[in-house]
Amino acid sequence: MHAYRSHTCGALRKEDVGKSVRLSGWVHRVRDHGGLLFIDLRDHYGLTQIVVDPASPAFKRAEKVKPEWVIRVDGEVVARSAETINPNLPTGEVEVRLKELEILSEAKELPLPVFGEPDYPEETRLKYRFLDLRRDSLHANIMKRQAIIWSLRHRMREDGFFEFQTPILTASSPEGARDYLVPSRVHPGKFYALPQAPQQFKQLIMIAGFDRYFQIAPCFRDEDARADRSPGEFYQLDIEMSFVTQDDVFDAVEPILRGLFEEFGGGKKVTKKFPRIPYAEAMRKYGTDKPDLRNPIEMQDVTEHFRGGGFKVFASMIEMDANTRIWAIPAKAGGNRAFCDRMNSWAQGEGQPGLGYIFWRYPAPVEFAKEHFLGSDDPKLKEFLRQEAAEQLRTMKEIGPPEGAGPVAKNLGPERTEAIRTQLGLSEADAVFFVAGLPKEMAAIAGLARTKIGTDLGLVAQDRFDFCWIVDFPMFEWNDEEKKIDFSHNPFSMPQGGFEALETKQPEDILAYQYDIVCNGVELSSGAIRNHKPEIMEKAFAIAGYPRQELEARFGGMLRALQYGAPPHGGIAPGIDRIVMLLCGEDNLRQVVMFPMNQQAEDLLMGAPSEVSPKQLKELHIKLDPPKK
RNA sequence: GGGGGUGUAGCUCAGUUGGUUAGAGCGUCGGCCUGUCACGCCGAAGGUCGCGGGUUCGAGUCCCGUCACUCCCGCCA
Repeated sequence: MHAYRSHTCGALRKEDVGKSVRLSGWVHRVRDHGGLLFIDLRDHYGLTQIVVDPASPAFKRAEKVKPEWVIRVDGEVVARSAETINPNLPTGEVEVRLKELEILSEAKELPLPVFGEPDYPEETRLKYRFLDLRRDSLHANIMKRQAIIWSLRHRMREDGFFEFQTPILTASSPEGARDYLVPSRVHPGKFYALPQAPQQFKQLIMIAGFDRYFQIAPCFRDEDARADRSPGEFYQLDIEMSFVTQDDVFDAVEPILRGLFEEFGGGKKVTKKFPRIPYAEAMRKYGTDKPDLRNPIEMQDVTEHFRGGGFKVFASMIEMDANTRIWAIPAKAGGNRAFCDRMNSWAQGEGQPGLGYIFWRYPAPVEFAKEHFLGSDDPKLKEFLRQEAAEQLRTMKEIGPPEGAGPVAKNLGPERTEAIRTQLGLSEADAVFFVAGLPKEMAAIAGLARTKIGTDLGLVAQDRFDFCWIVDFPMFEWNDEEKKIDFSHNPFSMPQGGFEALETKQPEDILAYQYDIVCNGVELSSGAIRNHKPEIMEKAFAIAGYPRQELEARFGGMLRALQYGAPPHGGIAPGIDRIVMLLCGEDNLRQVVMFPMNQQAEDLLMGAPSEVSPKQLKELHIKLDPPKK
């Protein structure tokens, strides 16, 4: 017999009854009945119940074992009696009657339990990550992660992509994040940078003629963390293709992501054909360039209804600046004062003066009946009032539309209020909220309000993965801090209209073949058709205020490559960690990364970052000058 | 770099208006228990109330500072 096991802890079934088996694993849980002892033995594959009879020669040793000790057991597989079968375990129809037990490894008292899913402090969990990873949920997440990555590799290969490795020690790339630097021993005073993404390398791979590339690529950025953004390092499914248009990239990526989400999404519906939403439209309708399309709310422009109207705050804003817009956020079933007031104070908490609203209801008698119907405990009275309310409701519907209520409606007057209601298609018990100002400045709060309204009213569907492409990002934007035109995204993107557009259009009107893919409000990825013509690139950089010398200095290698026959090419790079997070239903990256760092970019298990020896520093020609505390 | 929240037993948390010896559940340890699978019952140990200072006859509680964790903004595809 094998030294440690004949079966795994997840293997035994009714068919194995009568076999002599050997299992090894961790003591998951012990239930000591004095005269009878149960040990749940766990390994990667599952859980098997070991029963120990006092008659067993190993009983004395079995009594000593504690959670997370590693043991080897020999015993006989026996069927459980009908009333002791555990239907929650795949091995629940059998158990192993202990004959011999060897303690392979003892465990100290645990700093956090492996059994169950208790709420433990992040710091403890990270310091003892190896214990945390034994826990069911985390173990399952990590296994799902590897299955997802395996599936992605398989799908990419099937679709004719080749996986190539790109350097980790390289030069700074133009993504715009802070670089992680690695000092060079051989070149005193010089540094490598860890890649923020293999952006230039994958373009060079295309120029080198390899046609279709992918890589599960590590990316390094020295920026502060968020719940959905690891500090330091993360992985992308990096993709690049030659001789393609934007549509070709979409056609290649869409089925891969759709298939992946169908495979791992637990039966949730996945968008069949990803809609393409221009950036400007997304901002207008959703107030963000990463809209959660599970939320059905779409904003509308209602500026005209307020122009010269009785609601003076908005009317004068429109008069003072022609670019002012009033956006309406319809809220189905949000038509009561309590909800509207809550939204208003929420907005104030977000630093807004408030959130204007109108809600619609039928006149007083119906409201009176409804309130009492809802509040009454007496079933007879309830029934009477229900009928009464229904009757009045019928009458009112014949009489006309519901009345708008709230301060905005009062000042705006019934006609304009009704026009807004009609435009938005709202009815009794609905509400609308207003955000006013310059689109650029108000988009953020409008987007937040849309999300909050959708969530609070339970309008956001939970059983779907809703994908979309956001397309037509602007090539340039006004950088207010530096008072200059700057690239709004990747400077290597191809401007729509090419060289001619750069010459003739206002920089802020130029769009790029630059796109994002968004799922359930999570930005999974950006991509672009690249600028493969040096003269267009030079022109684009000139517009952003970078002279030729600087372009030469920063991206010389890239520029040189473009001058020797570069194919039109483009690609995308979906974030692996975020994909896994969505598919695991987690809202924190630490639940889907094997060994994550904490928010301060520290690895509490390995103790990174750490000080280094004077010898190491000397070799690297580095003198430290840390800030005084 | 900035803002919010949290900090009491190993863990989750309670702790009244500032007032006697700071509590509960889980976990740990000991005892009892032959069908449990979140076993049950009895008992015990376990506390610098994050840290420092202040107000007060008296501070877990009030004030100031500081640190840690966490979420967010800046930043970052």
